[in-house]
Amino acid sequence: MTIDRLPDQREERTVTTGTTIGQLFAEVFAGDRSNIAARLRAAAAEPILVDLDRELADGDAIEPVAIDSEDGRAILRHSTAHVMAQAVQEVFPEAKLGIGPPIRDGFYYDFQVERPFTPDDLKTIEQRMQAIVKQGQRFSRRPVSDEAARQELAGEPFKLELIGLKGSGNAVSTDDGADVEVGGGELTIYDNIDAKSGELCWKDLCRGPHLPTTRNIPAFKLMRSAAAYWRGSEKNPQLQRIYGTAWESKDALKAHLDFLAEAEKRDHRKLGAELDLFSFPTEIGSGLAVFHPKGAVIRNEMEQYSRQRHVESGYEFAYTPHATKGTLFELSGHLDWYKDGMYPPMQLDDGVDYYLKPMNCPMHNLIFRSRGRSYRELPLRLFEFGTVYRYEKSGVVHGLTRARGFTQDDAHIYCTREQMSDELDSLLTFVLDLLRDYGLNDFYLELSTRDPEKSIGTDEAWAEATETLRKVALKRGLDLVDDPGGAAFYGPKISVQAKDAIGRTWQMSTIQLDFMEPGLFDLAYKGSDGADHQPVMIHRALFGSIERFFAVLLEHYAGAFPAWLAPVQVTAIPITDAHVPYLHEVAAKLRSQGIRVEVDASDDRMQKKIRNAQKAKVPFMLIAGEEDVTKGAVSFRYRDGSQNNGVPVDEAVAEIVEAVRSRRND
RNA sequence: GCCUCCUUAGCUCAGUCGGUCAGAGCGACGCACUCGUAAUGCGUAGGUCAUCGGUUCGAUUCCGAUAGGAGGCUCCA
Repeated sequence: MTIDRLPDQREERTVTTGTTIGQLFAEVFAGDRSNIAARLRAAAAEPILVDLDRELADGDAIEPVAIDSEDGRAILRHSTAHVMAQAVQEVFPEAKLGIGPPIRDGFYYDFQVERPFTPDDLKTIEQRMQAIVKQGQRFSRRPVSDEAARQELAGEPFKLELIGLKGSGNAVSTDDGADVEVGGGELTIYDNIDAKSGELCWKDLCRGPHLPTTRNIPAFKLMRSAAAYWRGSEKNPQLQRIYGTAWESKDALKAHLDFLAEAEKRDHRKLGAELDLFSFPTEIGSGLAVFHPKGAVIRNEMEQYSRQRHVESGYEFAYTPHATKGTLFELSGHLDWYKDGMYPPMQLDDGVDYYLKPMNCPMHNLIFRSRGRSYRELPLRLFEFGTVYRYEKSGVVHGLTRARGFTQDDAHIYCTREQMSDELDSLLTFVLDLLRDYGLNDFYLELSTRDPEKSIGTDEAWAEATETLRKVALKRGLDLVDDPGGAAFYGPKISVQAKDAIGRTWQMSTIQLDFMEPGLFDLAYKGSDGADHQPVMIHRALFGSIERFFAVLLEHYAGAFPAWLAPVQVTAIPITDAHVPYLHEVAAKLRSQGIRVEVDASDDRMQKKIRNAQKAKVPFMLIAGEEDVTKGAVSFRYRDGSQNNGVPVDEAVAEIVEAVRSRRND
């Protein structure tokens, strides 16, 4: 006898012993096959996801899990990973199984094979998967003892290792995906059983749950193969990983593939070359960018506006060198903690080590302590576009978002403990407002806390700093996500994550609270009591790095920057050569208002000029022919293709100037 | 750093199973055209096929190393 509750209209039902969840759902949701699993709450236990063929017990409360819900998709993807593994082992019988969890937008499965998979292999595997899906193999759950599992999986060394991990009583770490295979509780094996013959086709150690049958997989695609370390450690052997994606419908799959295509079109590395904004000359070295004039215009506008806002908000500016003696980074602790991430030293002046700076804060600390400080000066806010160099490993360098040399819009705020909360609060407001000014509107916050292995300072100091940040973050009313162990060695941080135009999130600003470095540097200010006190330090980068923020904006706007940032704001296009002088006059008026305008006097036909300006994503085209000249007017073509013809020149100038000055981000 | 793949004209890419195969489009430049909202026509120039080394009678093509790039893994103060 069993009770069943449904989400909106909680409904109690009595069923006969032995009834499965699937049977009950078939009755309740007649005709609706979209529920592929259930969330089950047995008496007083945490709810768990279970298979539909689970038999109901007295007192169970269940809730359907739809295939297009977050949990439903994860189950779908996990089951698809199984189908892939089965296909791989059918095509490559010697392949040994690693793990195969669902991930964001898809799944993967790791295999140990003689040679890496080729794109042709993926096609073969995909075809084999189609056959398995068609065959309608049933996923059947079977609890096993550790010993039985060991015997059954004697030929799968990696699975045996997972059983060992679980059997030894160690909690299996969740970040390597292994818990998908072996959960905290009993071991289970999933058998894949042929729908017609009842024959066992394949099996895998797995905690489940799974779809009822492979037929429930509506749409999937294998994406790519790559190497991955076993259990995520570079000390372990590398396995071959195949990534795939699976969706609740063909349309959903297509939407996802379209999204990936859109993201590729927006790739800042591609747009940067197409729009002539920046490049990475191999002669300079990996991860070191040069900005071309058009990119420099954008960057300069970004910086100028930031400077202006910082001045308005009480910051003072500093400049510091790019290189320093190693002793400074010994004092700051960087050489202890981050030596591997720094460029190796150069030896000067009889063997003194000099380093390129990976961070600006030690330099700012020296400015703070260059003379005695009074409590009256606090909060002291030092700001710098500080260029830093970090030795990123060759495999991780990635366009402007992961470079070896980049410029932080870095500020260090020195204040008293009493000022700390208010300062953080107004700082967060400042940060979010400024990000909005650049056109980002959708945020959430992340709180990165201490990694005991990689940090200095007392528990009390960390606790206070962390709680202070948490309170400030919560006040904001934005979502706050925990990032345990993600902090720098000297203090916890809040990071602002922003969503771009196509819904991707980017880590933008970071705000770190630091009780440690002021001590290392013996920073002090004279209090109103006449005694020395140690200031608190707030580290904060708003763009993160200018290069990276540039890349984010480039992808966010897909290269079509708002008028105030656009490298060329206006392209003037004559109908014939005869109208060029007239447009030069119009251009001069615009230029006198600070507008970046070009007159296209080339040999191309007018249509071609429009095409060129359109491809360069210029916000305003001003076209003039005989009709316009006689009326003292120009004709607009806007970036979206719309027109406004015969606009008097002064009105046109005013319209453009207003659009630029107002920094409208449309 | 590790794994797989890639590198042919400024850009995007064809091509050579080792022997007149170094090609196209765009771009640049020249000439003609003077045109009302996304490509006018014709012509010219550009590459020791990433670099270095090896195999071979002969290498852009095969092998190795190096550099740079892509996708992952690890890392990301």
